[in-house]
Amino acid sequence: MKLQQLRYLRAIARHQFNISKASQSLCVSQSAISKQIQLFEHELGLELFKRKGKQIIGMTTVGETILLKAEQALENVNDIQLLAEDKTHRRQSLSIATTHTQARYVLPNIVGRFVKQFPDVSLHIHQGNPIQVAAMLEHGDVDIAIATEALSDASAILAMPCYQWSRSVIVPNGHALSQLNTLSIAELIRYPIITYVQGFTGRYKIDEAFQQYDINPDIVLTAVDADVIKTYVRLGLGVGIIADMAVNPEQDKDLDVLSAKALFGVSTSHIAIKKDKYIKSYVFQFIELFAPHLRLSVVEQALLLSDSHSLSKLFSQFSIPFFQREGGEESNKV
Amino acid sequence: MKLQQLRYLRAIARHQFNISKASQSLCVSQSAISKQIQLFEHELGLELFKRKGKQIIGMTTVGETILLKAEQALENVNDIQLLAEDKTHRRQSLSIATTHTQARYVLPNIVGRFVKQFPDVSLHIHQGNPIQVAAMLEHGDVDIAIATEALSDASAILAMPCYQWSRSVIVPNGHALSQLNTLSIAELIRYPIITYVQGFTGRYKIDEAFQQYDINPDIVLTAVDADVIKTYVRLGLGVGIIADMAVNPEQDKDLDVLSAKALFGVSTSHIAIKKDKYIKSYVFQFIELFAPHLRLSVVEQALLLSDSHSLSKLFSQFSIPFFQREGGEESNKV
DNA sequence: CGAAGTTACGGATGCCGTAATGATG
DNA sequence: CATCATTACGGCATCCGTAACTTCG
Repeated sequence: MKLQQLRYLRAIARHQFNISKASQSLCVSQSAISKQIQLFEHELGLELFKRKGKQIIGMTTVGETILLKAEQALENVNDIQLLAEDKTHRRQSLSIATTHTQARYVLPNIVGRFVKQFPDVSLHIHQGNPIQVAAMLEHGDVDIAIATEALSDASAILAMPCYQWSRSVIVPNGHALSQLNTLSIAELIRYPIITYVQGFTGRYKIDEAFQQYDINPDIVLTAVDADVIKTYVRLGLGVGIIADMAVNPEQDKDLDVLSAKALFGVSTSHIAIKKDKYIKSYVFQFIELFAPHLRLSVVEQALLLSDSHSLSKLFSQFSIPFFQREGGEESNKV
Repeated sequence: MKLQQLRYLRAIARHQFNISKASQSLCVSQSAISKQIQLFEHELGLELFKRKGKQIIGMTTVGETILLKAEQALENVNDIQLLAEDKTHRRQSLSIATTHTQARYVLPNIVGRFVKQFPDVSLHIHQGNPIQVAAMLEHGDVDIAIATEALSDASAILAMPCYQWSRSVIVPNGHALSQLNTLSIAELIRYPIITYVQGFTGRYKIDEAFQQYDINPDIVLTAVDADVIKTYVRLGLGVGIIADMAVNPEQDKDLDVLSAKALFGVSTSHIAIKKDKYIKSYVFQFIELFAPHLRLSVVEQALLLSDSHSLSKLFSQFSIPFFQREGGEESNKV
């Protein structure tokens, strides 16, 4: 049995049982994988894959079990490499999986400070929807995941609250809504609404608020991207509901910004790591930079706790800070 | 990185950092190991072993961490092989680590029934002192460990109670002690005592009983082996205290056997498996054969529990049976 | 000087890639 | 006929063993 064979097995499973795709992802020929899998199956004396002629259509039950063990073994092996790279300071890299909102409005400031502090660490930001972000973390493809939506209920993932935020309603300057003393749901729904796509940036909180009053708002347009929302608000297509973080006082002078905290409540964004993966030293540094209350000692404590109950107890000791923009110029750098 | 390199690393650590010993245990040349370790260290870019000139005298701290990960990886790999062998019914083997008392007096009957039921499974009984038995199980060298003493407090080990037993005092026929109505500690210590070596076969229970009365018995001889004890009792050197299981009514007709249950209480023997190791199907069968109350479903339940509290709660549902000899002829077969 | 580890070299094995061949829809 | 898996073959890397060398107690 070779580690390569385990890697090939995993790659095939991760590419819809398509050897060609798997071979491309590993930069080897199809034949190499095909042959090694055959050798592996022969050595074990059993079939790992269900075949229909020459086509692979799935895994056998033993195959599934063996895949699980193989993934664990590869994870341990990967940990050894990460550990060595961390200790020797070679090939230092930090991979972050996150959603658009974080990448565009929250991370720039943090990332700017991080690269100044760790100039030798190469940074990789993988953007995706919340489900993809969670998957990237679970697969061990990234060191850190940052998102507002549930990152994962898997016990192998540790998600920690890093900041709270609320929403703002944005309208063109001088819009009727700007004249009101207090914004209400009743007033809001008199206009077409532009906001996030479902599943993104706490959209469900907005839906909940409307449902509570049994109101069916006229949502004319949705986007994953606050910039897109702003653009259509500027065109007068409707009023926008976006996350606080996405409001840029300097660039958005042509828009009136009304806090909608009272209407939609607050959301909490989380930063998550994979518990059983080796955690590089500067991952802890990044976390502390991002959320100062998540000091090394706190994260280490959290890593030892397994049940969600004692975890939330741990974090309830801290007041999770609200998001706040730090210096307009800084935030657009990098 | 190669699996071999991890195996070599582990072997060196398990042989007091002696490459020559490690190479012998793996049936390869010293140079093979020496070179692979060097290549591995070079690939990682750090030293795994502390050296003094050419002598290896220990591991570095990173080395320790990497060894841990390597052992986990190898365990997963080993599981894959075990699983395949189990499913394909090739190279079926069951390794049991146990102490002398179990191997000599308890196991023969069980083993006899097991080999009848699984004629294709080759059986290996590794005998050792309780500490060695626990180590063999923790290293994954054996599938099952059976002993009375604490097998391990490690959470990776699941120890289950299988039967209870008490002690008997043995004396030559017609000895003064046989004439008594009830045996007491006070009567007992009037004679020299022959019993087990410390750390074996519940010896500590005997010591406890004497200490309770603040008595210093005259223990003239200790052995790991009840047969040895019997021999010296026959020679008239003293009275013997041995485990119930070791009494053979047929062969021991020249000895009078007096129950000492009231004096020394009862002990419970345990059967243990390594939780995260792959458990072959016939391991479950063996366990049930050995302790009928430990049915497959019970063991599976126990495997899911992590804390000792809920475990003891689970087992408190069953009345752990007392040991009883089953057919004198049977027990000496095999 | 003996025990233990490292270095040197030759042989065998094994892994991969290219290219041809065989299935499948 | 296009896609995908398997088979065939040659080149290159690598892993091992024997044996000589080095270092420490």
